[in-house]
Amino acid sequence: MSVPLYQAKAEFFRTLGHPARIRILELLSERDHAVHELLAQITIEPSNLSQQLAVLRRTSLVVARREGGEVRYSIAAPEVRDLLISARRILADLVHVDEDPTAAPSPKTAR
Amino acid sequence: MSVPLYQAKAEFFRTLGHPARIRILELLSERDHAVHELLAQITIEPSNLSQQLAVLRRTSLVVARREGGEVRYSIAAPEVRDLLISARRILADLVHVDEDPTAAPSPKTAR
DNA sequence: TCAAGAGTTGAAGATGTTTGCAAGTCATGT
DNA sequence: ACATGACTTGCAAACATCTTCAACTCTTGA
Repeated sequence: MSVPLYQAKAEFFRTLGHPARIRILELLSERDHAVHELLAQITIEPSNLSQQLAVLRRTSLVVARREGGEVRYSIAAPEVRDLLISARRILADLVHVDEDPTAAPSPKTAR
Repeated sequence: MSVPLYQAKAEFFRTLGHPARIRILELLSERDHAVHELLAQITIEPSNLSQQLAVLRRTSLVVARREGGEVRYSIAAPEVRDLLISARRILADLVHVDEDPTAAPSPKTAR
């Protein structure tokens, strides 16, 4: 009764689909961080950060360990780093042209 | 460019975070498809498929062109293929061991 | 011109996700 | 034992996404 592969993939990508979670993963892909260190880099409430860390933990993208008074997080699978790099490449390519004044007058389909 | 990079990344991943969209991208990464061909492969209402295609179009992951009576879609950036492959690798690794202790270990996921 | 097939769009209810507050746990220092 | 700093959790309001229906556009064939 395993989930179809394409659905597992979708879930996986959805997990990456949050600015704070992306930042966390990028910081962690440089080196391990304690929560208060992440907090110093990311503008977010502590409880919110904790929720996002919980999401990443649940999906096994990161692992946490208590070290004395603090909790340190690390990337669980090194491949995640590759994926973030892949994404960077695609984005550089797909450069979101936010606004093109010469573009045809299409209705504003803001998301 | 007005959007922080990590936010653009999050948006990008969120776009991939839907089962139908993943299937569309996988089918398109094999070859171009007309909408009715996609419809034959994916179990989804025509209008829903159209909505998902619109999402992929908006984010420039696919492009559409009318060809007589049908509309054909193709992958916009070839790198998307690489990304899907990266994801496949990670998933094979991270085999989601949700919280089902009775689950079979390392099931083979068909697609 | 009309009918039919192929797609798209708008709208709205159902579903999910995000955020921040209040309250709680844990470990260390006094 | 108590206070404090470092985190986590439960929860509800705010917000976003998904799905479907009905209505609409385009193109081809009769």
